[in-house]
Amino acid sequence: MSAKPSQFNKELFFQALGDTTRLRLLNLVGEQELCVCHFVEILDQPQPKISRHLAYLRRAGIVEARREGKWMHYRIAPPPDAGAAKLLRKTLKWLADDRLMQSDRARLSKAVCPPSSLVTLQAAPARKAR
Amino acid sequence: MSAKPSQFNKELFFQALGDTTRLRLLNLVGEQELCVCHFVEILDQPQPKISRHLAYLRRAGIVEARREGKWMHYRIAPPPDAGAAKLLRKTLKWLADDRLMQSDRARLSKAVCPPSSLVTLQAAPARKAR
DNA sequence: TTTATATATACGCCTTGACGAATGTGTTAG
DNA sequence: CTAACACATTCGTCAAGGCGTATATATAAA
Repeated sequence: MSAKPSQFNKELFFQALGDTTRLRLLNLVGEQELCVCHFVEILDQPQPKISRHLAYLRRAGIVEARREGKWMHYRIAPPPDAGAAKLLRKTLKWLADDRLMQSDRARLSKAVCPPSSLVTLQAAPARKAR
Repeated sequence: MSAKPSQFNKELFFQALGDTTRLRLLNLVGEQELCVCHFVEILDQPQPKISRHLAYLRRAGIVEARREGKWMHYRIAPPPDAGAAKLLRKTLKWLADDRLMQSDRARLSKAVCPPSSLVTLQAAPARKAR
């Protein structure tokens, strides 16, 4: 009734997945909301590069962002198209096979970054409400 | 034991899917082996363009080709990586939602092209054996 | 061997996008 | 207000890739 199947831009969707840096970002953000400083720390790459790729994913409608004070929190944006949503989930699972993605995740669990600690974030939705 | 999960190039895989023309080609070839003349007729686009995109898919390991006389037959090449294979199948199913892909398929069923008739191809594996 | 057919590749042009470096913007602290 | 911090954007450069056009290659037919 309301799936809007046809007008979803598949080309853009796959292009967004066609870059290793972006796949690494998605692998990390697949589990929880994260802020840019985490990506920078874990991928160990320059902040402008990270921000640019996050912006790309955002334009493609794959992630969305939320500001909290000085920090930008990114999370997966479930695509409006059911097939795309399914494929994205499958892709995230697929990434788990990859060594690089595994080590990124491992480093995420040990990450220490300014804002709310990840442990807290996982326990509660981090309702700081400014 | 023998899955070789990690060294599959996911970047290249998704890049290959990140183009509408290539998605249309995959949509058509997803069901049966087809020769270039079919793609040209159904997509109604210049032959060099079709050949270039088929070459791209070939380099990416997503299709493979077989020569039969003057004609080149293309078919899906099941990726060695299990996750990729699964994702490719899901993608092909996803394409079925799309209006354009549906009309391409419809035209395929009526296609008339020099080599073995499609009806024959669908009924039997087309064992012409040169 | 010549000719026609089916397909592939090369060329030049243009757009997209990836990168590092520098700079801009928004927010909080002092 | 000013400074510091977190992040976004811009700029110049470069490579990848898409396109149409022209041409090369392979096979079959004459």
